[in-house]
Amino acid sequence: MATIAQLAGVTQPTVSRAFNHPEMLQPETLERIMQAVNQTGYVPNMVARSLASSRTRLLAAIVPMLSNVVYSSFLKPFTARMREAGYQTMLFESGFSLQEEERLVEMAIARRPDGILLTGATHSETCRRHLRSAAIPVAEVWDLADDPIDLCVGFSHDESARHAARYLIGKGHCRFAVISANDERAYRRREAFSQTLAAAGLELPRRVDLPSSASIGQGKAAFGALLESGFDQGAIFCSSDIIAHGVLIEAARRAVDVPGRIAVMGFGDQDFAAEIMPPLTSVQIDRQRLGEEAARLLLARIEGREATPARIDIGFGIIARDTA
Amino acid sequence: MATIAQLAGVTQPTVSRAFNHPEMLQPETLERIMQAVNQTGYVPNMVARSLASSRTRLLAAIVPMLSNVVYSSFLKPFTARMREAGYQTMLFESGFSLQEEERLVEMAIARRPDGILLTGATHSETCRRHLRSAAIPVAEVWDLADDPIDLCVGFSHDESARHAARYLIGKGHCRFAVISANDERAYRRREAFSQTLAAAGLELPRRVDLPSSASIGQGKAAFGALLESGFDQGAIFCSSDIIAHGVLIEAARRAVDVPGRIAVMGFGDQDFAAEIMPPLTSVQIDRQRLGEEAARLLLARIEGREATPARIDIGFGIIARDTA
DNA sequence: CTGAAAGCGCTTACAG
DNA sequence: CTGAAAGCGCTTACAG
Repeated sequence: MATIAQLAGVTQPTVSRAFNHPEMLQPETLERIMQAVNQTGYVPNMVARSLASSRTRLLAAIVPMLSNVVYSSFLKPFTARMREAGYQTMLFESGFSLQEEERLVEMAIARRPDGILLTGATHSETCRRHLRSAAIPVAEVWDLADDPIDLCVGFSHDESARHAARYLIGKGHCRFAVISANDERAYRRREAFSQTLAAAGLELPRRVDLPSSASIGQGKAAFGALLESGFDQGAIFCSSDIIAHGVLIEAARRAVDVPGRIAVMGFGDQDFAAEIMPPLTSVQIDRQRLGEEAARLLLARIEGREATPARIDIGFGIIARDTA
Repeated sequence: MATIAQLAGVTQPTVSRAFNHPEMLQPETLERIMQAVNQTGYVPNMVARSLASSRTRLLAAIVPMLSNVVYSSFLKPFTARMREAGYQTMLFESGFSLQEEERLVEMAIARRPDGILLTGATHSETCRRHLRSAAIPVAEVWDLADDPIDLCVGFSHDESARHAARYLIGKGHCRFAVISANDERAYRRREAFSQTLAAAGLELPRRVDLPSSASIGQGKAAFGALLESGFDQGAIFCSSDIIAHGVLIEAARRAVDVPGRIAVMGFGDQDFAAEIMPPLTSVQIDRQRLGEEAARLLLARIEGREATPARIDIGFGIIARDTA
């Protein structure tokens, strides 16, 4: 910036103004400065700018898994909105671990982001404390916190599972199974699903817990295990579309009639759910809207405007297709 | 840091040393400082640290699409390695646009990352100029640059397509089609594929160009269009496994025998390729290794060690399964 | 409209 | 082993 100043025959603060408050400068001064900038290919140093202004125009977003479309699809509209507003988003992956999340939050805070997006409403106590003492705007998404740290945009996992249970009961099923990936929210859905069955006087569902995050292979294996344990008729509620996809592939291989003998329901309504054969019935979340609302609220908070409502329930839907 | 210094009864530079060179301090001084840090929950300011040391411990990685597993799966080992070494990676998505990449590189440079990872070997002239004048270590991955900016870890797209063509010719096919997503590297593979057919005295392949990035729906539609245009027998080389998956679903729906009448080959060998029915034959790239090598080279360059070889060909393999 | 001055929160030689 | 001083590259009141 000092070099540019010399080239343009002004002082360094004037160059700074050319970038941040061009309207303050005389047109010809601005012109000379811009010429020097183009000539040298100078790019302002955001590190220095951040330190001086105590605004980094940086955001941190932490999701369980970057490669899972369920998360990346709300991140996409979120980062897009934020970028339009001049903010860059740092992406982090917690691998469904609260401990890892805690470490990432600490690393993120060290960079002094202007805002933080967190997936889920469950965080370690240390994490919450760090966040509070850093006094950075926070948006929790993909769940509905009872006691939000700050902003919150999500849906009720319990409620979605209850709806799924009622939907499947309504289809006349009386035997059920739940296949869950290793994810706290999936477990909560399983519990709510079970309670709804119990309330209807039905048998509790068979449970298959997957050791890690979901894959087609795990879905196949889980379905195989269910069949072999005698579950040869009923409805299976899967904690993700990927798992459901595996179930469907294995069912086809074993010539099990879907939905005649076995009904299958996914979760997330990913793109492929509508495309595979048979098309998968699934719980749909408006991830686009989730990302947009989170961006809107966080931006309002960051820029000192009113962020209302501070807690948004975006709901869910059950997309009935051929498998249940 | 000044607060911590007061609490511990030392000067601020001593607190700085406690973080960066603890071995320089007297154990009891260190102890007092650490107590103050824990008491207050103080997290050092990386912005100030970066400015003062002119090292940000920040990396920028630009990929075409974050939600595409093909890219996120080399990003994962890359970011993991880098994190172990104390570097955080900022992730950006260029949407297969060189213009967008150019803008992202400029934004990235403003943050003064210690290194940059770029997907592909094709970049705008402005982008290359920016990178050169910023003098930041750069790793280009997922392709083999003839004229690398700096470091390079990838494979030959041309060579992979030639192998695919020879493989399919070897299976006795004499009619071919290529379905390509809107991606420069996919087009290059298509050209190399065509040339190999021509060299073997075979008819050029039918071409189906998809308007955007790949989806199952697009694969289905492309296969429908091929059939209707009279392509009812032969081998189809798809530019991604996703597209191939769509082709397989549509083929099953139309009761087209695979691989008897139509052989299908994917690209990328994603997880689901082995799991779907029939299992998909595909071109496999060792993305894990790609990410690791990129991290290794970039780290060496950043830390002033020798980064050799500066250009690594990780090759590819053809995974023969049931569809071709 | 532009300049001179102070300051953002650290690191890093340089003394002692 | 620790302190005093300068500096990293900007922004932002404050003057003029």
